Amino acid sequence: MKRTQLFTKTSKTAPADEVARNAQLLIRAGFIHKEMAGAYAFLPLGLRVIEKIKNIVREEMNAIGGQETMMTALQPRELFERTNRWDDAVVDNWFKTELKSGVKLGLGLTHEEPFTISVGEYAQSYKDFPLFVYQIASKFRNELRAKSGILRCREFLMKDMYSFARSQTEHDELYEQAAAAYTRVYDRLGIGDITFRTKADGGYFTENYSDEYQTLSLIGEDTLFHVPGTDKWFNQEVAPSQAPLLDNQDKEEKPLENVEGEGVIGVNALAKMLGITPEQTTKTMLYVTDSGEVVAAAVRGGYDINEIKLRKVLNVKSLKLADEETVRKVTGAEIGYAGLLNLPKEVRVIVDESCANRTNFEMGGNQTNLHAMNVNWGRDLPSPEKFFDIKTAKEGDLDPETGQIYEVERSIEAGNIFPLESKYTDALDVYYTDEKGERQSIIMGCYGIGISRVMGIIAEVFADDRGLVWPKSVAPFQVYLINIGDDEEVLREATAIYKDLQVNGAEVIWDDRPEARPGEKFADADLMGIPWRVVVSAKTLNKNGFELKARASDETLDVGPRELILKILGQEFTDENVDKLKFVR
RNA sequence: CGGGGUGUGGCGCAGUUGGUAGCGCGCCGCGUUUGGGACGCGGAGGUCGAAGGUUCAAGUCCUUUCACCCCGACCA
Repeated sequence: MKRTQLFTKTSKTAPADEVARNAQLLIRAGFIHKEMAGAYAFLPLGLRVIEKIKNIVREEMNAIGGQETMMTALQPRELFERTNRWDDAVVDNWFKTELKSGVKLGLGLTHEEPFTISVGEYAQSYKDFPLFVYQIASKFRNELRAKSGILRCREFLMKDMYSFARSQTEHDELYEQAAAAYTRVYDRLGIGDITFRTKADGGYFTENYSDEYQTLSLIGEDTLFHVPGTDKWFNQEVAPSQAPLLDNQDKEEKPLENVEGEGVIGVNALAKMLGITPEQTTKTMLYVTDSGEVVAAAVRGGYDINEIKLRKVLNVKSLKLADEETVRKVTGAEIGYAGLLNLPKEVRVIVDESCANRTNFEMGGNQTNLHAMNVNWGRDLPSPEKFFDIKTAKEGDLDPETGQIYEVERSIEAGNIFPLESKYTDALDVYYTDEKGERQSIIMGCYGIGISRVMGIIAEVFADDRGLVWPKSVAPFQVYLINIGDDEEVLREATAIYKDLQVNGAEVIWDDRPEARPGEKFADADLMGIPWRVVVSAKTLNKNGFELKARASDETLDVGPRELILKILGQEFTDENVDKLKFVR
């Protein structure tokens, strides 16, 4: 493509309302256009990147047998009511619309239901399974807040694949095949060495864990806990944690005492008032489970209670903080003074392991404005039979399995895979018939990669102070060709190499603008992040013909056309390879 | 949804106690330039986010509203 045919231009300034580096650079370079918060258009250069990413993902999904489809964006209410995902109280980021007749519709935000229906319409025998189906299409999610440029949008491009298996064992195999395909995708996208498979919460999809693919980046929204020297990575919300032991514990037990602290709420304020460290305080929260059971959960000061972990310990599906009335009834105090002392018998007590191995600790007094000091297990209240891990891991914590201190990293989610069991297939009455003629549940998995988000991640993590830096596999063009000067010989050589590169399969954009000065062309080549830059000028024609420079390096090479093309194709400069080259000249 | 901030040519910004809307980049024309975002001369382009109000007079003051950004909460 010639630069003069490209309608977009570059800009020295980014719009003031964009803060994220990915969006600033992509807009300055003319790759995307912001239509509104969380919705970006892809312009010619940006679309080329999107297509490259899509093709890599498509190839890897096809390689494991994935069948590509395209579902509809418009989704019927009735379908999602069958899986209890229509109600805004359950799924709160629907975009909903309606037909002229008043019939309610949703814009697809995930496609378990339509895929399950489509598969179930045809695949009914055990002989039809297992299978993978997927699509690459726009998703619509009414996020409360779009942010970080194209990393969190309300309309975005996603590849979503779904697996359908005849058993949990078969599902597990498919799941690992898909996981391996994901690893290959990230490798090919050039972010393989900074992208890790992590354990994450299953969220709304499943009570189980899910796996995420997280790319390390300081601008990331997620926090990862990594066991050094291993491939064990956890998202913060599910990282098992062991609190570091406290080294300042009294040897002797002191007498229990009650201290008045009117209006003192919050661990730090409390510790300050009592003259103790925050680690000597205890945070007790009351929850009500889906079966109505009241649970008191306690962690040592400085930690937060992790509802995901607590839910798993209690083996319940949902959990909510007890309301004021329940708190008053159970503890006899206003919110903020709950403790474990003298609780009614029917309250189940779950204590985090961070509360063990302490002497003379503080705890809410279960009386408004009262705090109990110098509490000791065994003496003032029975020591729990078992301590659990119900806290959100924080920096400094240990991996309970290895005892190693976690490395903590910021990251961006680049993909997510979930085991779905038979939640959706059962709900939609989609089953298969086994060899014996009996009806069986179908085990599903789902596998997502945000195509447009991955583009943002790549833009974000590789960019330098001169602009974007695309890996070759996703760059909109491989070569940015620059002619300096427009005398006959320079133009003739530029035209020749432009065609020669193209016939040999290299994508090239030729900055043929007659009025642009050299500095402007260099700056654009850098800003656009094209992997190779080729210069033709009177100067280069006096040497070997062309100057070649990689975007990611400062070195330049003076090369002839054969060597130039081979370098760009990633081939050795051998007679055999030279013979295969085609030349238009 | 809570807190904070910003809306003025395509982009970045200035605009004083209310008194004829400006600058840089970009764009158009002519000329000189050509290895890291050139220079000169001449041009085009704005109902100042929107609506209402105060005033002889509003980009500026008041009210309402919309949009965007940041922090937090949320995030299938």
